[in-house]
Amino acid sequence: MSKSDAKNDAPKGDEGPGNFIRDIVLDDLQTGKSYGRLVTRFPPEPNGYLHVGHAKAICTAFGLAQLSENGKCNLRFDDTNPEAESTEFVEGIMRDVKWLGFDWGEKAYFASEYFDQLYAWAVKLVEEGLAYVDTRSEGEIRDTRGDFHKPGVNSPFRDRSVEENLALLEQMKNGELDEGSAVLRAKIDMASTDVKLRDPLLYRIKKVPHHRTGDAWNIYPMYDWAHGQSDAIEGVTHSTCSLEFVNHRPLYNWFLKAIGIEEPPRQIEFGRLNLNYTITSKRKLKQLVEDHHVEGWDDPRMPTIVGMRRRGFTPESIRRFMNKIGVSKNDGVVDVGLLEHCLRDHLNDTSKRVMAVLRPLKVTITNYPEDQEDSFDLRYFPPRRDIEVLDTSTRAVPFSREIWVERDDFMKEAPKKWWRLAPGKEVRLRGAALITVQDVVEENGEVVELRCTWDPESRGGAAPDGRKVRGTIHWVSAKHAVDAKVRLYDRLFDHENPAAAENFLEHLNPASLEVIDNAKVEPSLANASPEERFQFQRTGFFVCDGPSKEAGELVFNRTITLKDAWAKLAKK
RNA sequence: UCCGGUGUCGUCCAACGGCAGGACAACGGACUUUGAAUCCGUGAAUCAUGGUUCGAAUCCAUGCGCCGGAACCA
Repeated sequence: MSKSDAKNDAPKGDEGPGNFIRDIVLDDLQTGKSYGRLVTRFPPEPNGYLHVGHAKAICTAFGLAQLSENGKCNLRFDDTNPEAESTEFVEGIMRDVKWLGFDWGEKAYFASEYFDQLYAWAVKLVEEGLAYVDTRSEGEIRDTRGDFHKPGVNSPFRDRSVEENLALLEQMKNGELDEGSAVLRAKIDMASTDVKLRDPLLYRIKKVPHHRTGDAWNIYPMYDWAHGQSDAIEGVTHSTCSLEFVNHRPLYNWFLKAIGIEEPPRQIEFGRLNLNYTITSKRKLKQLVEDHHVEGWDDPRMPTIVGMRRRGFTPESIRRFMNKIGVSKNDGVVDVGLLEHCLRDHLNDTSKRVMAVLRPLKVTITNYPEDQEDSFDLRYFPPRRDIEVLDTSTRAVPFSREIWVERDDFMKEAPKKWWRLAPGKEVRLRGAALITVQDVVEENGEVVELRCTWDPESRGGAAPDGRKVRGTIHWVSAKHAVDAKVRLYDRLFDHENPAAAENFLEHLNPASLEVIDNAKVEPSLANASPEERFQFQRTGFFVCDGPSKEAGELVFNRTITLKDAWAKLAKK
């Protein structure tokens, strides 16, 4: 885990897609507009789990910091609302950011560490007549804010004396006032066309313990009052956030100016990540978990970082994806197919090839002696023309008279262009032998066994006379097979834009999970380690489920299928 | 209806007054002991209307569409 993890995963080949913030930063660096340093930050609120949308924010902020030799990106928890926040989430977020491959240096920052400074600045604003305590109810304040067409009305307390304001603020802080009875507001302009500038709130009373400051505070700063100042305290130069904060920028700048920050950070907004077939609303994700539509935050179907991790995603593939989609101010929807492409691409480069039969069908090789066994040393990685240094490691795969093959690889009546098992057809058992189907054994109309003969001259799978055998299938020796449970995952939603529906739950994909209890996998897989990734040849990429393995159970989660040209052909 | 943001292949991102290009997806072919990967190829877009200009995706004007904004949330 280090900075270098995330350094060399820019898209292969060309310069990659656009990133307007990178252009701004590069320009600022050259023209000296960033005060001779480069500091960014990722500022999550510790009130939930990180998801793929946050991954874009993380890659963006940490990626920008890498633009300069001395650049750095802080991890700062925006913990200004103790009600929903907890150290559990702090730890989870740290684990996720680290897993994604980013390093935030010696320490993580917390907005709560700046509460004293923030308070001192608030006192200063009051003293300068730029803030006042409003002692009306939440409803009254809201009702006098006006709307998009009507200006707001000044609070009757707007012109309290400095002394009175100071005294009231002190009382708020000391817990002498009830929740909801008073707030501190900036004195800006109740008639502004920008509603955000109509005397925004700085502090509200909340007599709630904070997960880091305990009972020290009875008032907590609002987002706008805390964020820019936290950036300033940390010397942040470029403060990136999503488009919904564009409206906050004037306020962000107003506060920094009001308290006299000399090297103010610059807020830059970009379009957040939207993915089709995916939900990234914290509220909805929470609902999925709480209503048990999934098995938890780390359910492999969840777009959370922990979920993706358990699904078998690699951090590299996620970073490459973020590098490919670019950064702009368009509020677009990226095709989840691109994410899947990046996943397959990286897994293809890094996963060991092994054999596993998901839906076993027995094959007996009638002319193979009962007491005989063979063992083939098969490579973990296929030869590739496009890779110079190839891993040539192998493992032994046992072979015997009875083997398991994939039920889907046999058809009683073969359609055109079917190259797999069918009565009378010859296929190759990958790395082992050529076999021909002689008899099909059925029980109650169900095929239960294939009786085949093999060509003893074809050991290893090569055709002795050079005859063309088009079909190659995977297999596992029955005698040596290891039982495993396999979970086949698919997209959680079967609708492009589940969030648009009246009720997004209607679009849950009923086939998002299929559990196979009796898969037959090759013996080498018994030693798979937690989170180890494989390609089950011809079926897809799988990951050894960590929690199950640690509990002594062998379970593989399907990360993603292989592309399937036959399925496409068959549809026509 | 007010303020702000944004409109380029199906999707994402380029082109910054000078031949609209890349990636994913799609389609066709080659190769193949994974119907994978790899390789080659094809189709596919400037929101609309007017203006400026030798020349406009780019500049100007008007219109239209989409997104965000009136939390004691972030």
